[in-house]
Amino acid sequence: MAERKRLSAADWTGEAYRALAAGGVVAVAVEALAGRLGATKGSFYWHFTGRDAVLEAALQHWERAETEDVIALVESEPDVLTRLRNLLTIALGGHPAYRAGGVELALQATAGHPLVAPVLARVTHRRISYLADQFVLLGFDPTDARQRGLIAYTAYLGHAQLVHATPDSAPTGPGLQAYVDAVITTLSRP
Amino acid sequence: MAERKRLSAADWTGEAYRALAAGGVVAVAVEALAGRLGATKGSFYWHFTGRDAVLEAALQHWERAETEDVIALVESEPDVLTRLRNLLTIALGGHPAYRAGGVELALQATAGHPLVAPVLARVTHRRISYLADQFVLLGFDPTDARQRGLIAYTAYLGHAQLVHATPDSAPTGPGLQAYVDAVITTLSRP
DNA sequence: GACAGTCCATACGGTGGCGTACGGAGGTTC
DNA sequence: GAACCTCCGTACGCCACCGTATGGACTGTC
Repeated sequence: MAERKRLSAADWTGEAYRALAAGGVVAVAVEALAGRLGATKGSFYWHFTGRDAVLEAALQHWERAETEDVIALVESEPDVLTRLRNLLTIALGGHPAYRAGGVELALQATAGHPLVAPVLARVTHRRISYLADQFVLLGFDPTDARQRGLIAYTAYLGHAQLVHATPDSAPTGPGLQAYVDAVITTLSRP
Repeated sequence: MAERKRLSAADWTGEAYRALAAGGVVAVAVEALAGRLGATKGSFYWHFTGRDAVLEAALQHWERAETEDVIALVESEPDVLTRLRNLLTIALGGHPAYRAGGVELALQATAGHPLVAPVLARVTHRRISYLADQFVLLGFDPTDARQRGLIAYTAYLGHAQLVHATPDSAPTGPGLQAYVDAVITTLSRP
């Protein structure tokens, strides 16, 4: 962390991404990032034009890593129901790759920010659409499928919020799996 | 708003509360509040010892107004199922008194803040406990009741987040009532 | 080993928010 | 109406953060 090595733009973006998840937009501060990376602003302003640039890069990284990459990951599973179960299990924290929904929660306080709003809107629409597609594949008509996709997504958002704000209130381990099962069986029932 | 009248501590607390819901903890800035109230910092520092004081007051106001007051409101309804329906309808935005969950969402980015964390924990535990109590009254055993209370609460949180971040994605009007019905009938079914 | 290009530290000016000091306006009491 | 208390505006110092300017260290090339 304080290796005194040369830094790349990706290093700064990665640190900004962590700051974004931890403290939201306001935590993406140039000098704070420099301190964590063991560097100074001189390095930062060589790689980026300004604070907004690294903020935008971090937001784009989030959009790709926690939406498209996850969808691509679960798409390898052919069975729709199993795919949904895998998706929810990953999203709700079963996969230790990254904390469930840390970024979108940190973004809530600044949802109207000119750089945040469009990304948030794209991510939300994409996720709900993908969920609705799965329910269409399960045989529900488009309107019903969208309604069920919506409920599934709010269940994800709510659980993520609970985990983030008060971890001791949220179900873990077997309780979490039961939660996932309850959501899936409920939503796949006609 | 620019009436040039004398201000009370409650005026500052109310403005801080609105700022809290709109932009989170960072939005509770003394000079910003003063600007909205048509006053200056000189007034503020007569009523409060500092920024933390008004922030704490706003958090306490939220804790009371959006938890205990709402519980007291729905407690007048004797039938448990109707009471749950009323509660969810109010909580999900049917009641125009205040935006659904605006504050807790704005608090997410600073959930670890020393003044925020304890309030957030108390509110979460109180709400989940109350929901679980209702399911106990419906005849479920305590463990099952808590699980259902948890799901109901995550549905609330998720919906609130959706409304706040991307309003065009969330159900409104009849779609909202259908959403409430779906959640309640699902959770009250053995 | 000189040279050019890449990357970064230091130093500085500008801005915005916090908190304090102090004086004055407006109402109250006798 | 004079003293007094309540409330608030103005002015100031302080700190955190942004962005710029500039010189230098490091690396590869011939």
